[in-house]
Amino acid sequence: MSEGIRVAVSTVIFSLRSRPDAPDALMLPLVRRTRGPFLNHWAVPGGWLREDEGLDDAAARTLDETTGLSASYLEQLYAFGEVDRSPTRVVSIAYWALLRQDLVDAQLSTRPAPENVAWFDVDDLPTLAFDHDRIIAYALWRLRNKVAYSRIAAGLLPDEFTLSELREVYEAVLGRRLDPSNFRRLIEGSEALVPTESFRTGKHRPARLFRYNAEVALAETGPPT
Amino acid sequence: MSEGIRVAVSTVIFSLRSRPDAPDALMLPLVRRTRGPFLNHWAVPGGWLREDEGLDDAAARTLDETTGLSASYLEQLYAFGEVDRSPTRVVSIAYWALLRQDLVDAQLSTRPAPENVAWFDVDDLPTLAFDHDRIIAYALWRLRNKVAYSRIAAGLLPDEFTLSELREVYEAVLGRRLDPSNFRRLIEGSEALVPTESFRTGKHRPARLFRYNAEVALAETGPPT
DNA sequence: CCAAAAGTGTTGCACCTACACCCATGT
DNA sequence: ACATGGGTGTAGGTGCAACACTTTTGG
Repeated sequence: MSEGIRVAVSTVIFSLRSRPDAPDALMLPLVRRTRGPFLNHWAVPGGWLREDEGLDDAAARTLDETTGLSASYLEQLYAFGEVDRSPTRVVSIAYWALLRQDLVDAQLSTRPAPENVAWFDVDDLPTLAFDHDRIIAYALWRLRNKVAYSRIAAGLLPDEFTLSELREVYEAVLGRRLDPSNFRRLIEGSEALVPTESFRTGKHRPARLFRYNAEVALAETGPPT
Repeated sequence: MSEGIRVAVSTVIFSLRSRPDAPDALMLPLVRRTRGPFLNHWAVPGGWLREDEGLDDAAARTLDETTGLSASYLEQLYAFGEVDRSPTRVVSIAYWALLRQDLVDAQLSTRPAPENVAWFDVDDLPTLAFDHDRIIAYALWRLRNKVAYSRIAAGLLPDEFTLSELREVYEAVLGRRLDPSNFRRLIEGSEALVPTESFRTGKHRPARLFRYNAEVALAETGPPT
């Protein structure tokens, strides 16, 4: 029987940080543990699954509890359930999520992150509690894979954005430069974006703004639905 | 808290059935429920997670309990945890597995399947308990995807096999015919198989036997490991 | 006018598909 | 000999990477 087994949900939350004089960096929020095993270590946000909520709901709830926001993309990652991954028996259902950069920035400027929450660059993480390093590594691997063959990346950007901005997201996620012209064709051919009539005016030639096409977003990964 | 939540593991087990005068069919074993909700309905093999075993172990154990065999491939599929998927609160960690056709045949001829276990063609399934139809649909989708971009299919065959036999597995899984010559190049280029010096002699020109290359099998899906 | 980003066009390569063709064996 | 599956060769198509090129803005 499984009476002594508890179910937790953890969510690896990705967003972008603007850096002066450097390309945007992929970052994620961690929570400093205030109790129990691994006291004061950093951990992936999460919590116990409640009896009256589904797994997806629990992921969305804990995401909201740590960031005050709801995700533009949320997907189950993996169930971690080795016997020794925690001193007590815990099965953790891991999720990963994308938060829009503008919403995170807005949230942080009005209401700064709680004392025990901090954002870290994915390339510069602290020592983590439990097996959370594995969870993050896997989430990062899935994100990079998914970016390569779907149009997920727009989940990190505001409603409207230029192709350059989107390309920079891809570059931040994948960790390498992409050819602007080929990137344009790739995206335009995919029908994941719809062009608007607005332009972003800045230092140089104005760039057309695009909008994410919600229709296409769904049918990308197959079941479960 | 999650005291009233129980954790189960279910495994969608795939193998092949030889049919007279027809290509092999993809099939899976189901268990007739002897109790509780959905009494007498067919269900995916599984059981409660024990306190002293990991998720993978539980999947392997229940697989052995229903078939008497161990899998040539076993992978976690998804955690199903909607509140209303069962009358009591159950989170099911679903797995999917491949069994070698020759081992299943041998097992069935020496010790026939238990009373409450039966094998079904994936295209001709009975009404299922709980949300097990969704679980099977997802497992099938994953299998087909994985077959398309990895060399997993050899997990359904004996140690040594001809390229035709392997191609017929692909055809059974994908549900369409493949060009023999292109299939040969695809496989030979992938280095997933190593040629042996043996030949299968039969009605026609002898065909070289191949063996699965265990080296390559691992690094295909990335984390977790 | 110049720098720099927006956006277009072109070419070459890698890979996949379809299909023609030869090879080896059992009957 | 011939039917059948084993196995090789090749031409066309598609898609992507690389990169030359034109356009449009701010300074």
